[in-house]
Amino acid sequence: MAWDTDTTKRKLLEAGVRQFAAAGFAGARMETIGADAGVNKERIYRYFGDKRAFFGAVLEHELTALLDQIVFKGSGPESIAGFMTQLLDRCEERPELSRLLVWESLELDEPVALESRKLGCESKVCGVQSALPNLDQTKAEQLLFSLIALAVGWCELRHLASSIMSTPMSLDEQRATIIEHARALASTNSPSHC
Amino acid sequence: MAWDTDTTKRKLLEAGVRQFAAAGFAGARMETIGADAGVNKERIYRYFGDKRAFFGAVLEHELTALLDQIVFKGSGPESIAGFMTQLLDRCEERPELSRLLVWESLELDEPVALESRKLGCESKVCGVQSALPNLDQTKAEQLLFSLIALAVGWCELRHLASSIMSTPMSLDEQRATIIEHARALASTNSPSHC
DNA sequence: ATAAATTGCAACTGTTTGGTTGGGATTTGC
DNA sequence: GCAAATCCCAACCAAACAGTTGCAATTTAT
Repeated sequence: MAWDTDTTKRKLLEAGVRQFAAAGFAGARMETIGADAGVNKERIYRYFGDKRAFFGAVLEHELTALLDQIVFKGSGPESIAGFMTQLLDRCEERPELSRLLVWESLELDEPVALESRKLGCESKVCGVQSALPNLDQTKAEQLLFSLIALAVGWCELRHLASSIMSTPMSLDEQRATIIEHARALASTNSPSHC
Repeated sequence: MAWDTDTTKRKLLEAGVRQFAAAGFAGARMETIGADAGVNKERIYRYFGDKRAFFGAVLEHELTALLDQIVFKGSGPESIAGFMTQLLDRCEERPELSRLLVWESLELDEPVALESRKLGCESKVCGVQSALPNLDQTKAEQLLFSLIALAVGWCELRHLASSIMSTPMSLDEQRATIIEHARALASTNSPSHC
């Protein structure tokens, strides 16, 4: 059977996403990543360098595309609510994403692929501004950050949630709440706000 | 010189806070914790059990007191803003706290000291309710969680912040923004909301 | 006073880990 | 069609790691 090095690399990156998301950089095991990918771990070193470089490759591969599929539709606070809805969709279909985002800030000294991500974020900031035109760029950036922090927090601070909630929430209740809070953040600075 | 086992234990717990906050459970080294405390690591095993048990002891020691010093004053959205101000104060004077909170959710299967923390959180939920009396308990819990998620997110998602912000923010600007957003979350459900 | 128990440490152990190597299978360049 | 390069893996290595032990110093109980 022919070699398929691209598939091998892709399988390793996918296994890396799973393992690093689950255990973080320090907790993940190169052996396990190889096994998860169905490939010998030596391949990782040949293709990506050492553990740290591979971690960076995995993060870059995932995080640069985090916001790309999200578009702002309509205008006003409802547009922000729509953004949050899409963001939560992405967190549900790919739960590794938000975990990787947290691991990155906790375990790395420097952000990964800063410049390309800045570009992607910049376009989302514009989206926020076109939804709420009376926000200046700084305010729009701050709002975008709070929105993502809210989504990531609700997804990843699970033990804090169990300490606070007297009753476990269903996924749908969670979504509704987060979207409602996103609307609240947007409303304060919207033109229709009294 | 006389033995001072209580001081030894306290030094170990303090070193544990520093090291676990910095590196997480998987990343922290028992040797390093001992050295940080100025004590042989064997003391950890004698006093606290194995690494996991020590991690639990450290988390319990820190996290149970997280919200205890915070009190709700006044009423309405301003009371919520005051809560956030105190929360940010605590995050600044003890930056390890919010990191430990995140590590806990990422690295532990079960929350630490769940029952005692539930008690502390319950009283904060009451605080939220007395500030915003038209919230039922569930809504108050959700608001409290979003507030903490916001604070923790702004403190710990630092690489996300550098991707979004075109210009680095000063600590004071950050505080003002977060408190403003807290007010926004509170205002939507306040009686004075139009 | 002195035996029992506790504190603290340096040195040690068995295992796990990141990373490498040697060699056989497969493809590519000429 | 064959030599060089590439792909892949099992086995290997040295360093790092969690956890232990033996022993001397100190305290406590009687």
